[in-house]
Amino acid sequence: MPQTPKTGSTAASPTLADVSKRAGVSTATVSRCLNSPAQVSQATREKVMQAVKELGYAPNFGAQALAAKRTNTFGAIVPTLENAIFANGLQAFQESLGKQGITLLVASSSYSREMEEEQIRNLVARGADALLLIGYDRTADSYEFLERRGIPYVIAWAFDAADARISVGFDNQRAMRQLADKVLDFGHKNLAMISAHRKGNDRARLRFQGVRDAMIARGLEPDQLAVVEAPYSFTRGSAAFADLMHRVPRPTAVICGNDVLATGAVKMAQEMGLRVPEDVSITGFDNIELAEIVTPGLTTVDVPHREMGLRAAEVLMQMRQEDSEVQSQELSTGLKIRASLGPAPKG
Amino acid sequence: MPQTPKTGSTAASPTLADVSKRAGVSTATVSRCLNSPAQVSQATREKVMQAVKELGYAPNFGAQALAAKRTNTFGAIVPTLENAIFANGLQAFQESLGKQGITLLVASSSYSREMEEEQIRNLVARGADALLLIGYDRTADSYEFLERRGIPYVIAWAFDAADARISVGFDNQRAMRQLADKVLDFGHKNLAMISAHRKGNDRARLRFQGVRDAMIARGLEPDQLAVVEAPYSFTRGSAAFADLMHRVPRPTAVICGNDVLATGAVKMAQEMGLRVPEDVSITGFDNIELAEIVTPGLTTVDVPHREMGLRAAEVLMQMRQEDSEVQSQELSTGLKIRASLGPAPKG
DNA sequence: GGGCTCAGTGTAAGCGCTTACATTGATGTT
DNA sequence: AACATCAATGTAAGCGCTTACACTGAGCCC
Repeated sequence: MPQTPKTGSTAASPTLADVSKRAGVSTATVSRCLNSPAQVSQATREKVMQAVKELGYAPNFGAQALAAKRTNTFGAIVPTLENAIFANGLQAFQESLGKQGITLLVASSSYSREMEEEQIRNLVARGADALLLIGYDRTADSYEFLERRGIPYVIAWAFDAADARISVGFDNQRAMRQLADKVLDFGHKNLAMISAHRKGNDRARLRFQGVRDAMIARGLEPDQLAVVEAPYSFTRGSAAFADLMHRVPRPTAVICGNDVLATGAVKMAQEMGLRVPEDVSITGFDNIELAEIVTPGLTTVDVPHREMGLRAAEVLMQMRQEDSEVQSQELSTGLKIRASLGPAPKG
Repeated sequence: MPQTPKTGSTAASPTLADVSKRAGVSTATVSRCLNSPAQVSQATREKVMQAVKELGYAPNFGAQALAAKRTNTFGAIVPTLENAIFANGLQAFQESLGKQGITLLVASSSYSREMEEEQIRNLVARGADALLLIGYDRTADSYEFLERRGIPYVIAWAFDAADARISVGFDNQRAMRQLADKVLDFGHKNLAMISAHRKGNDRARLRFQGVRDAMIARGLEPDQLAVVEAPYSFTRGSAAFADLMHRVPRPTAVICGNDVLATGAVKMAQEMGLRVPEDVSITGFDNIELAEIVTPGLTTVDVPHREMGLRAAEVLMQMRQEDSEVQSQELSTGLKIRASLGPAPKG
């Protein structure tokens, strides 16, 4: 494509060669100046830096990656960026990487396995040295691709001791089981659940299972759990809640797959003239800021988002370093009891 | 770095050459297969695609960008990703680009001009063909860098008819002026404002000025406006509100720079035992989902986030196409009146 | 049948960078 | 004074891809 003649330093982007010419040194020296300044004499370094400044030089990332075969870039693919579920964890992840001079590229899969696979390829093509992924469920091709490429990855927001893949997360089933136990402690018998789509989402499946576990332990028939699946959005949470409230018998407690759904449910309850928790209890999952903002405050599962992000960063950096024996890490969750959960109404 | 001997297709990443070898054609043909399939015969195409599949080949983005001198990647740098202020606009922006086969890279500047400058360089180095930026305030170096590189960029979330730079946004000052007028209509005399830091943030400065404009028009002394600056966060909004409520005379209406601050303020009001709006009115800016979720609902400025994102994408693609005369676009804002604004208390 | 066109393919020159290896000239050692 | 040493720099070979240009041969026209 030589139709645009080399116009030297007046051209769009100055290159290493432009800098080296201006500074009167070789391109190698300029490169060393930028990457390992210690190898270059004080005097030369100053000349070069001067030229860099004058030209407004910035290295071409693609070329750099191509030549050096590493990018100091990690990638993260989360199901959604629209709500705060992953925001805090990602933030911590990024901060931690930033300290090590690593840039984070974030992509979203919209809860689609195909799109996630595409994004994985995309980030890897862009040079991601390592990846953060959410949950275990993804296409076999995705895993195969990563293995073949030898790209280190860590699975977050989920933990399965039986799985060999490295993860930093928590046991979704047990966490939800604890919450459901608490709900049952309040005397509720008619439970309902608003879940994310369980197909292709292991966290959603496990949380659902956690509720069933709790019911079974109390001698309740788990198939009586009324379930509506809804994408994780405020409005869909509202719609699902309305649906559930028309069931007979009407549930007295609605367990939601996350705080966003639960918030939608709370709002709909208000619109329907139902008091929370006097008429119906509602719980969430994640304990994001929203859970505190909504009125009444949401009883929810407290997930250590920041710690998860931090640990994931550590693990990934270790994995990249050497073939040191990296271990999966299980984090524990807690319960955050707020006003949205109350005793089952009499009758 | 030839210490790792070429191991052929067993190696980490198959290259174009590996594919071409396997398919028995030249690398040029493979490249054409992938980028302009029409130029290649049916039979060859099938052979090549087969090889691509078998090898799990994925092109190296850096090399591609280097050779083709374009990336089909746009960049966006927003002040924050932690709350939903920019999420919807960005989402629309991304969707629109996606339809044209353009990938979006998003970075956050944490409301710091220096960091924004760094991110601009970062995204450009990564090959961004065009950039979306928020507001006008940035370092001279940032603008100079972009001009020198000839990178098209559009400024969103702000609009200044007097500025030659292309923007797609709204008049922050006028929008806030309208809201403040409405507040004054309710009989409030003692106004307070929780603003973002105005230094380095033109939107914040203009919104502040908008409130003053409204006061001046009613013959109020604008310097009596009590102002607290706070980063855009829920908790900082709460703290700022508490501060303001201890001023004498106590403000009867608190105008917040955005919905996140306003939500924090509402929560603090509840904690302090103040009724909203009976004891104190609170307003927001942006009309994000949060404004509807909080109780009472937030009276706020309705910003056409999605349209802004869509239009910005259009404009940027036009700018990239040719030197067609692209025009800045001013969008209009509205007012969303909800329960958080009420008449000034008597006395 | 000679000459033309043109679709399909190959050849090879970079794109901007890093880095192994070669070269240079001080400096120190004996 | 001869030589080893070493810090500082230069030379040049790629990294994986795109694409201008060259080439080939099948199909067509007169």
